[in-house]
Amino acid sequence: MSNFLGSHAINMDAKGRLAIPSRVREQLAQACGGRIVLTANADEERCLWVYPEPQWEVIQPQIEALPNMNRNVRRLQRLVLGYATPLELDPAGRILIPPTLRSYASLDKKLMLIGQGKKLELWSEESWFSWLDESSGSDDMPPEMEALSL
Amino acid sequence: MSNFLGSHAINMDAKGRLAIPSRVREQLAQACGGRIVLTANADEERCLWVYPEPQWEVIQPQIEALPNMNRNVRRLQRLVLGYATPLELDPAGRILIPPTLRSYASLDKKLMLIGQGKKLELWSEESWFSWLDESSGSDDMPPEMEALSL
DNA sequence: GGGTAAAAGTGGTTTTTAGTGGGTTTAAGT
DNA sequence: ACTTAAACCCACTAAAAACCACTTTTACCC
Repeated sequence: MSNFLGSHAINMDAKGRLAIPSRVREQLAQACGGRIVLTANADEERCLWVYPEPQWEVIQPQIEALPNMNRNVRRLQRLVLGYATPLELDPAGRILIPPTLRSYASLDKKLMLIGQGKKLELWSEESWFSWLDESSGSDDMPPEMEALSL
Repeated sequence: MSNFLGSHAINMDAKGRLAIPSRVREQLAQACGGRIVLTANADEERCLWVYPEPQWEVIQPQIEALPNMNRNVRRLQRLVLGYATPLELDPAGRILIPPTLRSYASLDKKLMLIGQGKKLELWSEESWFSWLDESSGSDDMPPEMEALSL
């Protein structure tokens, strides 16, 4: 089972191609032979999610099966299913980001790739840093988090 | 179980390499064979955490398992998992700090390494001293702390 | 207390590998 | 059939990893 960690600053070239860092490339090769699914993030942050294909096949049915009379559920479904795109790494270890996803997450040249355990997140550098600055807001947290001792 | 104590002033060279003090190096060698995980601190102080790998394997699942519909949980996950990087000491007992972590904690030449029991903290000297000056904030604390007799 | 030896810290050089940028062909859509 | 974009291929550049040599400090012994 894949375990993505760590952050990488990476550049998208003029064609919308993105070189996956070699460390991550190795993990992807072994988790899914380079076959991934790229989709939109469901919460308000406007980044992309990168799932190894086998992991995507676990979460897709879960999202489809949700009772969707609720607005938030419909939003989740429309975003996560509606933007999902299967991709493969090219021989040079790069992926081509589809234009709709590029604009959904406002991706320009400078990007950040963030490991989140079973998936990766892809941010524009600008939104990543502005999120870092502003997100230390309220202090309500679930009891599981209050109890942590790190 | 490792027990890091004490503080060291250390220098990072132009390549971002950091010589671990020999005292600490010995502790790391026996705790984890020199295999560590370096990551971002979760609260607003912008220092780095240094975990011996076995200790990291205890806390990573705890963080991943948190219910993440809450903003603060997502922040914790994105920072602590998202910046986590496994590293090994080179033959000269140095580690290379990845650029994203260097900039997260504003590390320049002069650094402070602070023992915190099961982990170490790595600060830029400047932020360490400014934190020392300004950090005596409010007086709300959890009951466990109120009950202490030191 | 001074000298010596060993270890620790520092810096630079070389080699390899990863990242970048085009250019060309093929396919797809208009 | 023409235009545009995506896939493929190859060459070049830059950065990271490994290697090695030197300086400084510390500890130990004379």
